[in-house]
Amino acid sequence: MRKEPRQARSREMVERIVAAGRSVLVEHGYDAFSTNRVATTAGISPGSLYQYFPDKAAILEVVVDRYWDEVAESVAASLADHLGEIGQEMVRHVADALIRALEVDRTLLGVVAEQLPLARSRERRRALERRIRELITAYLRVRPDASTRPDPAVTAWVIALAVENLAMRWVLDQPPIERAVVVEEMTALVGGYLGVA
Amino acid sequence: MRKEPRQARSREMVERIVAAGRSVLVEHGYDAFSTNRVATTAGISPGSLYQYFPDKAAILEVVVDRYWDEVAESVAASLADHLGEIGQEMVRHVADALIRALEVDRTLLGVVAEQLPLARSRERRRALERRIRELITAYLRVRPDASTRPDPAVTAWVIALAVENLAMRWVLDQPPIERAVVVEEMTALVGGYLGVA
Amino acid sequence: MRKEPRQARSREMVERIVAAGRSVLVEHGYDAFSTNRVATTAGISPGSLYQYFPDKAAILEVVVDRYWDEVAESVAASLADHLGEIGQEMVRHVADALIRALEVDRTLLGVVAEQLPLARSRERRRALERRIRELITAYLRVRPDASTRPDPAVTAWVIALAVENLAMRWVLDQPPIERAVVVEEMTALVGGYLGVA
Amino acid sequence: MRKEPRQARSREMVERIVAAGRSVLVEHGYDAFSTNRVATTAGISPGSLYQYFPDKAAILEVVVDRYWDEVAESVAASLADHLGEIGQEMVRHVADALIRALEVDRTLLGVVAEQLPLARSRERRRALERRIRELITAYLRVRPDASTRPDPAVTAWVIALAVENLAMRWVLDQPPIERAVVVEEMTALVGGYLGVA
DNA sequence: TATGAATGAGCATTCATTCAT
DNA sequence: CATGAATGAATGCTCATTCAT
Repeated sequence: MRKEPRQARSREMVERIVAAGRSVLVEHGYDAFSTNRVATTAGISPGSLYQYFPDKAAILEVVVDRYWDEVAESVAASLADHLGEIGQEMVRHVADALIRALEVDRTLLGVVAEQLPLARSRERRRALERRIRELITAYLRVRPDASTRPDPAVTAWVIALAVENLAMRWVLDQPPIERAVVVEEMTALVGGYLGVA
Repeated sequence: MRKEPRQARSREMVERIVAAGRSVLVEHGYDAFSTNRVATTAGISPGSLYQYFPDKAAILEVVVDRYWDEVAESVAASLADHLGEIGQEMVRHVADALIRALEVDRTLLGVVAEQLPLARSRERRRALERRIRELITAYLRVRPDASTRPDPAVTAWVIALAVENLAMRWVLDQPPIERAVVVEEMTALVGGYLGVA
Repeated sequence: MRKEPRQARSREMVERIVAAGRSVLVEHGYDAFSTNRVATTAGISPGSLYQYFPDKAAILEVVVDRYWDEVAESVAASLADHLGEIGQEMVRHVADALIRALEVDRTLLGVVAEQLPLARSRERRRALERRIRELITAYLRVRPDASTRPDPAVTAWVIALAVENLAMRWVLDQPPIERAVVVEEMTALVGGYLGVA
Repeated sequence: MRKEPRQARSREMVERIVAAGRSVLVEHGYDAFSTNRVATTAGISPGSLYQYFPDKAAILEVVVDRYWDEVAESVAASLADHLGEIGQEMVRHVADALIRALEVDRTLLGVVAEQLPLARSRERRRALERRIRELITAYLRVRPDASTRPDPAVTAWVIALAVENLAMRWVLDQPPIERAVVVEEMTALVGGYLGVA
């Protein structure tokens, strides 16, 4: 009980630092992501950073983790809402949800996906992908008639990576394609691949 | 004729520097890509770098350009070899060629695709993608019966990005999937999407 | 009161750096005035310089400003002491004071006057000259009988530049002329020019 | 006789280099006075510079020497034209000649007088001053009635430095004073000092 | 705990000079 | 003689990290 306030403090500071880091990333890009800048933005001294994080990379890691968590949560929520639907509809809704989730902070997505020189940030994204692949795999195993492909795990890998990249690149590059069209094409891509349409 | 040796020298040095740059990137990652390190690796003095390149970014640019050129050339060669084939077979061969081209220097692919903080390197990759999309679009326009999708440009965009990402991630992440299987799945993905199987 | 020590620290460091800069200038000339050398001489690390000065030029500027301030103060003090005197005597005392002020650090004078490539240092010296000219002009306007020359501003310009150069060059070149003699000649020069002897 | 062409060649190259050096100084200031730039401007290779000059400073030295020689020649010519005149008139003409000589290349004067960080360049200017002082001293010794000051050498020193600085600063700073007025004031300054008007 | 001054290794780049050709 | 590629020490400056207070 005596510990609580300290913990709370600690949490608060971590939050402040992470928020500052994200803000720096969004507002000025990775180049400006210096410990001094993050500390200043967080309203603390550079030394204090090291009370909560072992080094600069750790701050970045949390910022990136948080971002992918937000995206994951958005998509997961949509997935939950459309679990009962048949394949085609579900794909459509999830693809749409993914695009919308990535659009929420296009700037940060750009920085996270294209500016970060850290292998670390990839790890977290891959973890997210793995989780999604597992969901898809599980689904395919439960409904074997939903797919004509032989290996559910491989099928899930293909779908996850293809859809992820299409969504990300559509948001990032803003090609002259309507959102509804991309969603439709992604649906067709998955539908055609699974071969049950 | 008198000029030749001089030219050759110049070329030789540029090659040496580019090779050194590539080597540094491959063995130590972008973080170690400092002018001093590149010079040392090339066996020359830091000053000499600037006789052949205006700045560090220019060296990196050439290294990256060379890399994508190699990949493009590999794929183009395979494409040329299988131009007469029907869609399904062509996709299979191109996908295979792409994967093989990316496998040639997996480490460099990782650095180039995930560590470089330069917009320039992205540009180059996007240029390559655009070129590929245009080829696909042209093909689809010439053979309208090869696809059931409405817009060839959009279709090309979907195929290019999906295939590119799957090939790249298979090479980079080395998931427990056989090469033949990935190629087969990519072929099925494209074939199912185009809807003419 | 709690702030004092911090301020004092800051001041102390600035002083240390300026002193080091001056010392480098005096002992090794402008050529040796590198940030690393100044830092080493100050007994600090190169990075610390930039906590107190935006760049190398700013350090030099303060060193030079300080120097001219010292000279100006010396001369001003003497001027104040001899305000009541008649022209001839006043000129003698000011000339003497100027020479003595410049003699205090002959080496630094040489560097500041002859080695600095910065427009900034010239500016400072010119500002000092202007101030002196204005004082002389004002004096001549108040006492029109002190001069037979038509334009006080021009007269002040002539006197200031002539006296300044003679004093500086006597100190710098150390010609075989007694100090008393130079002062006497400068007095005669100004006296003869004003034409009221 | 066999040596002549070689000598001539050598001379020619030295001239070319000196001309290039001067041109660089005038057109781009001392900051741009790099051996490479001088060589390029001279249309030769950097290495060739060292066949004619021991180092960069030596080139600069000759450029500066030449400049002061030109000024000296101009003034000497005027002096010769007005040797028969009485003091007052002679001063007027020489002062005027000096100003005109300095005006010929105001830009180079600025660079030479204010940008050069080399003690060497001072030497040459002082040599010129010495020569002028000697002329004045000789004159004063021949015509003792032309001055009421006790020591001709000291008198010459005072006159030379005062006049030199006034002329130089008038040309360099371009104060709002008519040329005729400066000349008149310089004449009055010297006349009043000598005390024979 | 929090601070922020101090650190110092490291960076990209320059340029007077040399020397093999 | 002339070349110009090669040199490499030196420059001004940055910034993640530490530690005395």
